[in-house]
Amino acid sequence: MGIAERRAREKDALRHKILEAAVELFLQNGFESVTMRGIADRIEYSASTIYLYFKNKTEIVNAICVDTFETLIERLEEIDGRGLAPLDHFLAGIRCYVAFGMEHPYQYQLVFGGSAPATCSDLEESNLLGMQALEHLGRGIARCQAAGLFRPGEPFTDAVAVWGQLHGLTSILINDHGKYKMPWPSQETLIDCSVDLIVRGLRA
Amino acid sequence: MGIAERRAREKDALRHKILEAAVELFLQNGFESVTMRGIADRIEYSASTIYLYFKNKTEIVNAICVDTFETLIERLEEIDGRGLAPLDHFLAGIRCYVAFGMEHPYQYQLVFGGSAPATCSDLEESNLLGMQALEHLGRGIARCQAAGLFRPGEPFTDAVAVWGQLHGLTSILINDHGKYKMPWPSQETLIDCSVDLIVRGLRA
Amino acid sequence: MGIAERRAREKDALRHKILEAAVELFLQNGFESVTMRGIADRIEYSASTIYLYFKNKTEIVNAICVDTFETLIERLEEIDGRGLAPLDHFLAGIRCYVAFGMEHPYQYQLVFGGSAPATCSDLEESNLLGMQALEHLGRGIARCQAAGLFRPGEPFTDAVAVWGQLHGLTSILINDHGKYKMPWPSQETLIDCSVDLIVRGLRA
Amino acid sequence: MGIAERRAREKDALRHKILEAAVELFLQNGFESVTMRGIADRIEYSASTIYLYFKNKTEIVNAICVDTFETLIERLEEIDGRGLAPLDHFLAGIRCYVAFGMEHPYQYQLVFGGSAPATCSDLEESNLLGMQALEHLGRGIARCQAAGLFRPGEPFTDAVAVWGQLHGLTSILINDHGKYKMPWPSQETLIDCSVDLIVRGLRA
DNA sequence: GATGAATGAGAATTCATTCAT
DNA sequence: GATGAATGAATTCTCATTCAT
Repeated sequence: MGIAERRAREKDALRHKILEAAVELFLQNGFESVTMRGIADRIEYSASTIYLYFKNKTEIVNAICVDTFETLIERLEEIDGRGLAPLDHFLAGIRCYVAFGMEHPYQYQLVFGGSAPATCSDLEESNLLGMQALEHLGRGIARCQAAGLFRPGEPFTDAVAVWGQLHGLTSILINDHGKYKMPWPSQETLIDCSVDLIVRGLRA
Repeated sequence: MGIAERRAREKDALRHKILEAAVELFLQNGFESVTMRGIADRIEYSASTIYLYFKNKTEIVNAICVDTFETLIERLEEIDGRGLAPLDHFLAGIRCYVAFGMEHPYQYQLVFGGSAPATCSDLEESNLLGMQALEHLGRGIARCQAAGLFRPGEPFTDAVAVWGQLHGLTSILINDHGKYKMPWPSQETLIDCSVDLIVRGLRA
Repeated sequence: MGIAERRAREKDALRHKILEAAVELFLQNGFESVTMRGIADRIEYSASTIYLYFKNKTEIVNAICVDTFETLIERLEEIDGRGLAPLDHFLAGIRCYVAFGMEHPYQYQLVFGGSAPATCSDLEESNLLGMQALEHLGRGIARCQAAGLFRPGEPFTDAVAVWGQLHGLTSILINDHGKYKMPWPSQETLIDCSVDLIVRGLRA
Repeated sequence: MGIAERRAREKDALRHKILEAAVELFLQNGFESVTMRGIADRIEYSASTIYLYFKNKTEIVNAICVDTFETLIERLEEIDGRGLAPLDHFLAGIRCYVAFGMEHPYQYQLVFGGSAPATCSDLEESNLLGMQALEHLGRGIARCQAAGLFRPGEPFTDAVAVWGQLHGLTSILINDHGKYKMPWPSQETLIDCSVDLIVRGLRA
């Protein structure tokens, strides 16, 4: 039993190493550089070994996204459980979303940035998870509307619009356009300013 | 001279045909399907011919982006020339930006969406053009602030934040997440709602 | 002893299961689909287990053929034991041969059809068994000659010629060229006609 | 013009070299050893070059068979043109068929021997050509029947039966079972004996 | 006795790019 | 100026086989 357990743990560990390696490759050189051999080299296993853990390159990409988005959903649910007041709850949610995007830029772009090539687009499952996050946003807005804090309106439309704003912000933060030698605002300044604009926009 | 001129014109024409073909391939099947052979087939020239006009695949990608963003700058300058009132001028600018993104989704994503592979990322030049658009936005905001229409603040930071919002909106519109069986707002509804949120957010 | 015997029986049983699984794979999808993994899956053992019973893929292929051809020899000997008149004995033999080919088309082709790849061609042993069948044929012809039923001649040469005729017939039956939209004769018609031609050809 | 012609000739020459190399590989080591790289090595070109001449491995296999069977048809038609008497015509045809099989054993087995794996079986076209040869045989038999030389009967059924006999003979000759240390008849003896048996079988 | 994990060799195929003509 | 021919490097994926447990 101990043996079986250890084996299962080891197997899981390698699975994770593969996914991590894939993510790192993406971050370093973009999607194209995520090759089976590249991953294999990085984890110092043979390329064939990867096929014992994932049927496909597609399956790897998919697993990365699903794994990650499940984390996002969990975090948002954790926020739900804190019993916050409507506005605080809304704010916590959007900050969580942005933070998540910054922590997982590869997965984020893969699912929402449209950078996944057609051949690897079994992304429906992870996209659905992303949609759950969006619904979470909608519920938060509805609560604030009910509390008279936000202007009335169709909450889902607002949610999509706000999601767009967050998405844009996240993209900017990820791509760090500061590298283009502009007097770029710091990440914190930018986040604070954006969140402020979003809330002011929605306010009653 | 007449001959030389005609030659130069012809040369330029083919250059443009190459770029157009590449863009069409982008639009049809995503970045991966843009191959030298594919472009060549489309314009009914040989693949080698393309190398007489562009040193690299990278150079083609670059040229596409630069060409397109020059168009954006031109349009924004055309708006400048209309002599609009500050708020109208600002609104015209952001709507122009979003429309541009929707018209040129691939160039847009290539430059701003982070979907350009490492091998094709001499994108600095086009990125700088994108920054010009951003500065244009900053000037528009500053004018509205000066007119007392927008809340005071560092206009460039606001510009970046708004740019993010526009960027997110554009990405959503481009990727058309409506396909995921949600009661998705129409493009018009979403644009109107987003523009409204942006202006309310900035308002004095 | 009882235990050892049971073990031996079990070991033999698995050996047979492996061979059967391999044959079934042959029959389903042709030679290429016979992979160690495929066999393993079919018998619900691990691939490594097969190596406890056979050194090689080659050995499996070989064993299949030897096993099968031993069956052919047995059947021919059974016919010998029936005490038939010379001509009936000859006829029973050739019909048995054709029936055998149709029952075991892949083993047949593997050994006689030249479809065995170089890597799996330790087929000498099974080929020798095939030769035994041929000798059987020669003896049958000799008997008919001795009885004045067949024209005189070197019986072994005749045997090879007849064997060729049977082989061709069998190949046609196996490959079922009827699929090529011709008004193809039925299997029975074809067999009867061929046997008739063979006997008429040999007749005194 | 001279240049274009020479180029065309050179192109054709390489195409033929590719096909020849493929045939030689088959003959040496069986179908499995016919790999793109194997062919490439043999002709001392790069593997990619082959793809300039053939889209697929399948296309190569197909081309080999079609090319060869066209030759068979041509030869049979040449025999038709000789104005031979019915029996001589029939005999010339079957000897031509056997000779052809011996000259092109690879193609022969590929099309009629069932040794082509499922993945390379766009062989319909060449099979149809094979069927033309069969029809030729049928017409020859019908002529001999009409001349009262052969026993009456459905000529196409006889043709298939005879084709089977020829096919078996050819296979034996190709595979040269003499290697199995038997007192094997010489090729000539075997052919003569078989042709004799065939004719005696059909005779009125 | 049985097996899961791992691998190396090798398969087909694609593509950007070069160069002689 | 244009191109056909050629290629090397890379990619995904499969499979027989080994070995520690």
